Amino acid sequence: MSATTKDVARLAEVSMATVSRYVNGYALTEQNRIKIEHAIDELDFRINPIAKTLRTNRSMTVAVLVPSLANIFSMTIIESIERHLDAHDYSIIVCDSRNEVTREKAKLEFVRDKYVDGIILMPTGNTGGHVAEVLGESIPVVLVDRLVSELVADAVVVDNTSAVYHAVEQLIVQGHRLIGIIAGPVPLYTAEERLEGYRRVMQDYGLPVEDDLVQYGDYTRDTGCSLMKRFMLQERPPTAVFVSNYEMTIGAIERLNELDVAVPSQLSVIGFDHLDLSSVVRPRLAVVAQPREEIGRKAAELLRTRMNGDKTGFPSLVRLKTQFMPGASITTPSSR
Amino acid sequence: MSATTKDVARLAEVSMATVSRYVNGYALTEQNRIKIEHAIDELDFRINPIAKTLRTNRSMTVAVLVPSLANIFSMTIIESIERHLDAHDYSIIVCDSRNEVTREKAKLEFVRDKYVDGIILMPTGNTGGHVAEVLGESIPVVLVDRLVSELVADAVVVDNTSAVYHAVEQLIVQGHRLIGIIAGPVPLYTAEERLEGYRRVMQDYGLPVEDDLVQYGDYTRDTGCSLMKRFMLQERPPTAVFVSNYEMTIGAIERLNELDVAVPSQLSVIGFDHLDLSSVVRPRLAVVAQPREEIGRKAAELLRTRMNGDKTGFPSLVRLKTQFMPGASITTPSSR
DNA sequence: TTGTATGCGTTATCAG
DNA sequence: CTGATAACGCATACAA
Repeated sequence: MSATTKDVARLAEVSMATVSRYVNGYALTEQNRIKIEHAIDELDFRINPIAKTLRTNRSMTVAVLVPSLANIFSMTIIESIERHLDAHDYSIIVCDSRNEVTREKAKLEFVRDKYVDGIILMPTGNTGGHVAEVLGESIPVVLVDRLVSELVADAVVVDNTSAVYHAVEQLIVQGHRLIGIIAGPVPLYTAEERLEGYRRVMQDYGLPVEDDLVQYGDYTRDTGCSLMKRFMLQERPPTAVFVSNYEMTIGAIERLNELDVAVPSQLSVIGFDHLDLSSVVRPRLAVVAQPREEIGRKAAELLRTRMNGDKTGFPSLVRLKTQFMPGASITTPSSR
Repeated sequence: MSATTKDVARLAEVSMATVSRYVNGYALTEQNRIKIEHAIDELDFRINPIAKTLRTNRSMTVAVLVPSLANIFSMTIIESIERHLDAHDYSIIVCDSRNEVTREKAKLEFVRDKYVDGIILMPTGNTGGHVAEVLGESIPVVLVDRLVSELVADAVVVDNTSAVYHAVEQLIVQGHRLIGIIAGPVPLYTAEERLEGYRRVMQDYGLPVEDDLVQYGDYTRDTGCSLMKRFMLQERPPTAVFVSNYEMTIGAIERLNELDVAVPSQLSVIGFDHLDLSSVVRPRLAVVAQPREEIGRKAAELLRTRMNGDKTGFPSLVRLKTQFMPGASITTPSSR
């Protein structure tokens, strides 16, 4: 089909080894260089990456493994990773673990067998024993978004706790005392951290956290929907609610619309992550915004240093700052 | 590092060829089968896909190439493709052409050199000469979302024209006569088809399409924003607007919120594609919904038949039906 | 600097 | 049904 090293060698009247050296940037005589360049041009020769990988155990590709593809948070990060790595001649292969640890493990085996040079993993569970089990020490891994137990690895996460602390604090200083949270599926890392931020700020301001005020969802739109409804049906509903991820924010807003709850006069709301959304919702939704591009970039950079053999400061934990984006979905609580 | 066929052969006291036959499902004596199974288990042997690919020219992977990753439309389709293909033991490698034909071509070369068995391509431009140029007849390609000139290939698209026809028809029967459209970047395939639907229904109902009523955007949020503003600033603004893709719909809504335009009393609006959005916007936005899962599934199925060597009906064009989702963003025009 | 020869892990061919 | 061996395309140790 396509021309091989041997073909080029024959046409250029040199050995395969010389062609290989040319391709890999070693020095050779002007004369040979020219002959080889001509032959390569003539035959439209391109190196066969599969053969090269088999021989060298390197593939110049990295795998990105996420719990779900159809998710704007994952995808923005993936795009950012791709952009950065592409600039350094790495290609990426994207995998979806569909929120199943079993599948995550299978995908890890798959990419390991494909000789990927590195892996960026957004873990699906809160444990990571299987990662080391599959990979050993052979392939560098960088975690994004969440940390997991039973695995020491480099990671890039955000300041979930303080993000939520400051967001909820906005509500408190406006005078809210009954502040609800639609929390995530504890003990998931981000869920736990975000809930912790809520608990801390409530405690610091001397506000009691009754059980009613903490509703546990599973980061899906459906639970955002149903839990917001549950809040509104309480005999004494909160005057403000913080929702701790994007999908649940969508569900919560949807339900508020259906129930004709007036935001913010009847209920103040803060959502999580995703700016598109906040400008489309009326009134503009206040949200905690995550630095998605930066997460991807930092993860890619960190992985690249590891792939270059630089183990400085391992395991390094990069914690990025979120940003609170004010909106008209917050006001002082209505006097009751 | 990891055990090879040779290791298994040695431990099982058979030849490498026999091990290979076992792995590939050929018949062999019960005795050998058992010995090999034991050895494989003992050594934790897994086939090396790279070596296998080099030898067989097949990789059991397909490439999915899209103009942009961070885009919920692309991603849902990709997820659907992955799901379907994964069930048939194919893996997918996802690539991003970043809306550049040059990059699209480079990525095609990349995956071709990786011996992918098939490609699902959402083209970035409206021409596809480079595709055949890169791939020749060697690798089956299925187009999704758009058709391109200079390339005969299987494709899965939606009924853009009739989708828009019926959507705009809803506005007409409600009594609107001044109906604007925020169109896409003609001559892009979907942009052209959608605009055509608008033109036809206007014509069929005897409504004049003045230049003012057709604004051309480039499928980005920004143009949705600015073009909606332009509509509202016209001395005689339309009483209804159809927006022809998701990103521009976001921008349009955003601007309407800023301008405090009352929907639907002051302006009726129909958006495109994306159900999350419609339920979050208030009042609920009427939209044209695309069958994203089905697009992915059909594309995967079609590609699979081609990869199995079945060329029946080539090139086959699958055209899927969109669905009009009613919403409260439409009403009769205010009398003026 | 260059060429020769070997091996990466697999499958295919061809005798047996 | 099984075994020995060549070949896929490339990189590298070694000798020249």
